[in-house]
Amino acid sequence: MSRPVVTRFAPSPTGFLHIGGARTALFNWLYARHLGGRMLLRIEDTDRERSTEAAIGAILDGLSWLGIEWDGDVVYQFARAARHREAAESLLAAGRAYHCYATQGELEEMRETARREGRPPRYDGRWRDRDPAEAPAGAKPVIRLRAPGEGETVVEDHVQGRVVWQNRDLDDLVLLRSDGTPTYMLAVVVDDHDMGVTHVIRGDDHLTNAARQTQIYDALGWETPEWAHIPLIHGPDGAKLSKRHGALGIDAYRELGYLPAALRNYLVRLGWSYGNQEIFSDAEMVAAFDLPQIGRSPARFDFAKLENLNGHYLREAPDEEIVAALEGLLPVLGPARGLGRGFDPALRAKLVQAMPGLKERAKTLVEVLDSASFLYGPSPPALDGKAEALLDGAARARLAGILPGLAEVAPWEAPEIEAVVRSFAEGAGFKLGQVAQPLRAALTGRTTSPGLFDVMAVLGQAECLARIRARAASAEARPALSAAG
RNA sequence: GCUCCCAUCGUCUAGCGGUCUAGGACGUCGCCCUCUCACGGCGAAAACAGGGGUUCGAGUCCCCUUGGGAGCGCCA
Repeated sequence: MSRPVVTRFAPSPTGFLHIGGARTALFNWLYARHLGGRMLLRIEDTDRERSTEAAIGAILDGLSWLGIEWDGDVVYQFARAARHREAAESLLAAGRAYHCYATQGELEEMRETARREGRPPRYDGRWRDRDPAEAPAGAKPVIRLRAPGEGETVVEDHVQGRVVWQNRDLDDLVLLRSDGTPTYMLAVVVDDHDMGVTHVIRGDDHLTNAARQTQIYDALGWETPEWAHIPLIHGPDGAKLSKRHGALGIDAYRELGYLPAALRNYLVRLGWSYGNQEIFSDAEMVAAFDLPQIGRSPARFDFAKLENLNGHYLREAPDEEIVAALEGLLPVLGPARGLGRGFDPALRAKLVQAMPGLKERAKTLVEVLDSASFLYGPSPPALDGKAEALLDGAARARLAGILPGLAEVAPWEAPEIEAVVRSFAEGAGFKLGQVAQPLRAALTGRTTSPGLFDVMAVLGQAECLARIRARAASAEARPALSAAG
């Protein structure tokens, strides 16, 4: 390794950090880590109209949440405008660029003509060799690159291979606008060069830009970086994943209950593979990631697979961590569920205790929280349709029948509870399920839940007896309802 | 329209000329486990877009067609 690898992630703060950007950032981060290099972050905010502070915040927060950390200070492109101008001026002085006074109207006309003649729309170079003395009085010129008119421009890409453009198909792009501000094309080249970027890993949509940027590098006499243009991520329907097609910001994935580790794992396998391995710890990802295994074709985003991965990471996560993550989501998930901004200590303890059974059955944090509703909802819990149907007269009679036995259980631990329930079922000639399901319905309001005896242990003896009495057949058990708190 | 990129199960992908009667994962469907649901285990259905070449031999190389996608701004 002759020179240390430097990659960069360079989003423009005109919106949230979307899934494609997140993967690009992840790839840059992994590649830099893999080679012991650095990943820099540059905010491309030269579009003053559309750039916002909120978007910058969303991008930074999104990266942090995803666990992608950049090296050094964030570079703000707009702050480097003077340097960009200086580069354009040097090109002008060297004769590699020139002033162009063409008006918007003329440009429009050129594109029109080109299209009509079946040529790629491009600037015709009318000011390329024209005497500046002919410039219309008072007109502010732009500075255009004097691009090579013949020959070809080649991009050796680590993903796409060798891509060749005929120079006649590329026009003299604008480097500096008439108001003296740099264009994206110039700014990127100058910044990547100044920041010492060795590898540009970005979306496929920049492939053509790589050709044009190569011409700028050449004119400046600089060495081009290594390129790796990764295929875009499409929506489930195969169409481009854009804001209009329901693309979500990374914060939306957080609120949907996905874990950063799961998202990283899902994203790294979207467009990149390592034999048949599907699950990667961060260390494994860093160790295995490399450019040659990046695929060339675009991938569709598949929520089902993300959910599966999320379930995997949920099951692996320590119980306390999940509760903490749940708590972090309370501001957005709590209100609709009657929960505040935090869990009180008692509920918190119950959640931790119930978590082993809860997390095994959920794909997302939202599902974890919902399936735990019997711990924080009303008592007795409202019955859903299936639970209501299940609690017919016979079932309610069974509830009444087991009440005395349960009142005797001590200590109130899962094995002891299970022993009593089983012996009751056996003695009365019921199958365990005939007793367990009514109990489940009475205690949770649903027909599905974590293991019944674990649920009972977490709920506590008094609460269980109260809930069972509330649903049991015996009339004299009813008054006890009010005592159930 | 022009330039460029892409093409293996529904989806993500393995495959880098012969070991492919094409492998894994998600999803789907069965069966087992079982107090429910999950988890887990076992099994099934499911793909080399089409056509030409090259080669003793092509999913793998070349060309065309078709189908996707991206880019063509004094946006980034």
